[in-house]
Amino acid sequence: MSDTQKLTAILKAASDPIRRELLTLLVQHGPTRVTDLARHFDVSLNAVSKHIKILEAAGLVRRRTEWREHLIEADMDPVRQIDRWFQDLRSVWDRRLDVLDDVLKRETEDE
Amino acid sequence: MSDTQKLTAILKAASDPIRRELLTLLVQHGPTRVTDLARHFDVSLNAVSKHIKILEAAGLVRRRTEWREHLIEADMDPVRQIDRWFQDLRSVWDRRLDVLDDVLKRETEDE
DNA sequence: AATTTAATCAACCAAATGGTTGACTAAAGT
DNA sequence: ACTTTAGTCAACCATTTGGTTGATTAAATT
Repeated sequence: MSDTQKLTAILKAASDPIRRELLTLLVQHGPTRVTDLARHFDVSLNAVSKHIKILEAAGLVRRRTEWREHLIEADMDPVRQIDRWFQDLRSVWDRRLDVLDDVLKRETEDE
Repeated sequence: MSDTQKLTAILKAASDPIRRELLTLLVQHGPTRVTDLARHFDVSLNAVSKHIKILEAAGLVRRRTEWREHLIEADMDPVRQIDRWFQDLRSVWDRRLDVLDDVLKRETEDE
């Protein structure tokens, strides 16, 4: 999977309120069973199970299966990739503002 | 619109590769016309126009309309909101790791 | 005067998304 | 032995998404 695809998967996974809440619960309480996670939402267990699979596919969450109990835990590593993308974007943006500053300064000096 | 809804809109907007590429083009080249943006993609002008409206609704882009020419420019402010959410998440995560460290240290001391 | 250009709007379409219920497997509790 | 518990899988459904084409408005070019 390309970096672009990975980033797309991460951002899409993070763009759903329930999935963000799941991540918050996981970083707060550590590894948690699917059923215990589902308790916090008013959708079915099945729906939560699906959300978790999406988070898992994006790498935001890992699963430790002990027989019928699945312990889910957050993985913050992919978040760094998001950070990097937005930081890059902003740094290009800032550089452009600097260039604009230079242009304006030079124009002022020319007067 | 609630903060959660805003964040959802921003992340959803950023989760599409074409829209991310549009943002990159805009921070690199500054305000650009819709047609000139569309040139970079192999989808129709209409499709690009729709993408821009989604970015606009999320506040990631602003529009200056001069008669029939629409100048689109990036707005980096909402990006800060994304950053903040992920940073918060990670800081909670890091704090939990610290607590875990403490627990382990105390257990070691008890031996 | 005729045509090209810039962009949106509207209608339509296929695929993806987020939800549901019901069936299933196998462990654990009574 | 029976029932509850944990979780997934499969099928289904409504809505959203991302794309298309065609029509429209009014400016700019020839």
